[in-house]
Amino acid sequence: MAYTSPGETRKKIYDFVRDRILGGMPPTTREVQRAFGFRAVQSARQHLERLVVDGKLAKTGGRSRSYRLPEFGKARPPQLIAMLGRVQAGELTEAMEDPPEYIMVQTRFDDDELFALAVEGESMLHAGILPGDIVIVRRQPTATPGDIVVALVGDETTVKRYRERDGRVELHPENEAFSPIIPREDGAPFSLLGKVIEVRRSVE
Amino acid sequence: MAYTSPGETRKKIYDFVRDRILGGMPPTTREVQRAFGFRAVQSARQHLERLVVDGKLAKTGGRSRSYRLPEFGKARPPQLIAMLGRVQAGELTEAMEDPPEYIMVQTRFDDDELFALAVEGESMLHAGILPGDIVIVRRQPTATPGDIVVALVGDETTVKRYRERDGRVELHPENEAFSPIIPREDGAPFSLLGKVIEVRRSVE
DNA sequence: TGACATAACAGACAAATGTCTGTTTTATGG
DNA sequence: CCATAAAACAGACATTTGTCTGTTATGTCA
Repeated sequence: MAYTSPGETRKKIYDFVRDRILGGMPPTTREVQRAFGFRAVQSARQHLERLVVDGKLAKTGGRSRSYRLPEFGKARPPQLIAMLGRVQAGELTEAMEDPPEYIMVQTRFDDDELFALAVEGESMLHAGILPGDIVIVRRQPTATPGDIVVALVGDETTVKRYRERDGRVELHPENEAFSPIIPREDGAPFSLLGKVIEVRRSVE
Repeated sequence: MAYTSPGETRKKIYDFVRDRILGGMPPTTREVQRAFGFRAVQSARQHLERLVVDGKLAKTGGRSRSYRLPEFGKARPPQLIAMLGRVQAGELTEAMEDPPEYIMVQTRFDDDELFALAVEGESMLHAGILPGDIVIVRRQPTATPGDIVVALVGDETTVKRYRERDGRVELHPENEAFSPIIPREDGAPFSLLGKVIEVRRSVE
């Protein structure tokens, strides 16, 4: 292979490895060798080890495909959680059956504590939650006043601000056009599904 | 190892492999074997191959660590893009130098077209963009009226709604308390950095 | 209880893979 | 031009890893 100026090939190797890692499949030493047309394994290995020394890459062990991105070591691993969009809530069973749709998140919670939901109404407009937004929800049976929660009222899921008044639960919208929901006053079956921990919006 | 009821161990193996894949390091057959205390490699392999047949996992090739999540084949691969939070914009150079902070996204754009920014003001309140929100931005020198854009006005980055009036660019806030910015009227250097394609908010 | 499908085990082999020692070639800066 | 560091090459070895063939044990269900 032609001799390149110092650091030039290494940058390309870094990009190659980085893309492969993000794609979910870190390359082996020899895959790097072949990808760059090296005639010796050591040529690839030299670059890779140098990248580790320079802190651009990390290596977890002496095993195959063990190069990682150093930021990933510190960061939380990505999680796939189920989107319960058109699923009429009430069951919320998402096992390993036919996967409807998944969304990738990074939280400090266990991934089976979480689910995602597409917001439908405009009742939380002033809280910066618009129709079509995706909310990431942590399942929990209780909430702290001020939390934004997802609740099942009747047979409909709703996103509201959780409040308490005289020891009773109240679900407040953040939009003057809507009225607070005071569970058990109208007898509709009510249950708290969880707390919103993240909001996402695509605006392409 | 104790004999478990059909499918029971397989579900656990699926979860194990799934988490490992999401963590960026799919397991080898023998790693699965050890993780579950199998005394034979074949025990692990049998489960893994079965998961592939069932469509729960995919395998890319006969090479090491080649189990993947089938959804990932169809889905866009995750991308790491740089957070330009406290970096006083103007340069926007993010090479492979010391990585500040990264955020994981999945878009249809190339990852070097993208960057992320922490929103600071309240000027886009009514567009559902609050202070502290993270906006994912695609670099582009022009915009279509109606787009939410990130622009460099003076030496400050700002998020606004892009408008045109009499052939001139206007940057509109979505909050009565703020006034539109009409570039070149006050002579402040102006440049369009890109278009907001996603908004994220953590509310833990 | 007995038949049957599944789970688990045993042992092995070829290829892939990480790693090593040493040599040759080339870019770079004074 | 020369000294030096870096890039690339050569060949090899011990493990790891995917894969295979065949056997034994256990859960499931009629």
